Amino acid sequence: MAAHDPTDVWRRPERATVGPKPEHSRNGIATAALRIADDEGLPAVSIRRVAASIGAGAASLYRYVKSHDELVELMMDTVAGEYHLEAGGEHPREKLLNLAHQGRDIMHRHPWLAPLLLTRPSMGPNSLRYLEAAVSALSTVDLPGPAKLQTVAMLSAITSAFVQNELASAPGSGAVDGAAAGRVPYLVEALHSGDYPHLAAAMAGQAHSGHSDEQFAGIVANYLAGAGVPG
Amino acid sequence: MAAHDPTDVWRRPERATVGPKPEHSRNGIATAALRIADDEGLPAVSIRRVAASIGAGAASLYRYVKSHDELVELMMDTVAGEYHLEAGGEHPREKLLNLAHQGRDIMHRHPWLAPLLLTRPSMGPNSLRYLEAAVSALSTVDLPGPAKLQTVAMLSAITSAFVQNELASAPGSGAVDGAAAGRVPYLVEALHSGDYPHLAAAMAGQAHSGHSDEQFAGIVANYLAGAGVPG
DNA sequence: CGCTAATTGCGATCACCGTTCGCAATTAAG
DNA sequence: CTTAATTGCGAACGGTGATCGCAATTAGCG
Repeated sequence: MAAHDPTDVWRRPERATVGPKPEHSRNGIATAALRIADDEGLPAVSIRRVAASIGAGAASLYRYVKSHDELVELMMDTVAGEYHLEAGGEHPREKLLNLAHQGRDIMHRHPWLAPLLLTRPSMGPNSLRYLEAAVSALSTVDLPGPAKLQTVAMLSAITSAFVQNELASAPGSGAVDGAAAGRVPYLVEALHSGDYPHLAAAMAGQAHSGHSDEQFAGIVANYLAGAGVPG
Repeated sequence: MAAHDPTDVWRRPERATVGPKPEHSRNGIATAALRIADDEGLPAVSIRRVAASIGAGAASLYRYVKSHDELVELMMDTVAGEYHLEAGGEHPREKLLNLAHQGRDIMHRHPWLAPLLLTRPSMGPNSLRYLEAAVSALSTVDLPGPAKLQTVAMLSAITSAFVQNELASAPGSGAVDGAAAGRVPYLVEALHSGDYPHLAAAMAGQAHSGHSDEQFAGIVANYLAGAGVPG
């Protein structure tokens, strides 16, 4: 197991110097897994499923990826490459807001992403590039280093959480929504019971009128302002 | 399948009117599952494991719970019962801040909770009671109903995300930390590569000096203020 | 009292999962 | 041309959620 020594995906060379040419690539596998996740949800991304989708045996995938978790890590970093990091505004707050909007778009394109981002931070090169850009946007701000990191982390967290809320109340393509789908009948019964008057009243107002763009911008801007990021 | 008709856990009567007395209870099962999750992490909470821990056969659990997801739902609502909803301050912001602090404590007691809260909202009676209390804290605030709900949702989301960050950088009892454990070597190498100067600089500052209590209070208070909650 | 009908506990089983092992086939280097 | 490393992968292992069918138990009713 010579070339596979590093426990780290990103330190491991993709191609060995000896032996037959690999018939697949890390990138191809990640792309295939990504398509499956986008179409059928993250649970559908099993080793066997991905392997079959690229015409490989199940065990063969382990030549490219050490574990299923590593596959997910690859997927996350691949998607992190969708950021356009050069773009941005003048003031720090504008730049971060821009990044947040991009993040929101990415999470909408890949509905499986938001939960993962909150659970396990990605550490691949693309993710690091994003992090660098975000921290770099704070270079003119007088804040201790760790505070900057915390700010960026909370920014991502807020974005993920907001998108999660959006996806939960969205019609959903039938793949990801299922969570609280069947529990609705109990909800209406509970609300009619009179035990939760304020809740019922709050829900009486019609569903949010679709201007969630401004809501998002407002929340993020507000957080950044409070965190001491000028804009 | 007469009494099991309702697809909803909370609408289903626990005890049937006919037949032998159940040897266990929904509550007992939830408690057992809870202990396992607290001790060994959520992945250890399998149907068989929980069944064995209460001296029951695996298939027997399905007499009390329709699926594994439902078990988790039970766990979440059980833990939601740990809130002290009567306590609270004068102003709306104080009340919500109080709830947020309680939520943070609960998530620290049950490290598996934070990720779940962000992924799937709980809908059990205890969770609804919490929601009612939170929305009720906003009764004097002039805000449309949906906006109040959104505020409360974001409050929970921010709390979960913050706790998640805390737990990630905590020593961890060995059960939940493992996420980005082995990926550290690549991180240091990447930082030394010079490709991420701002990131490296930001990480040079010593780790956050433990005053995360004020950090949390500050972030939440700031968000609430921005959301239009007087305090 | 005894019968009926519903419900419980659960062993066996299915399909699927991540992962490991061993081996034939392939290839670059010496 | 030999050698050593690497690839692809069928088969298997242990564990998962879930279903089925059956014996045992029990409340209500005639």
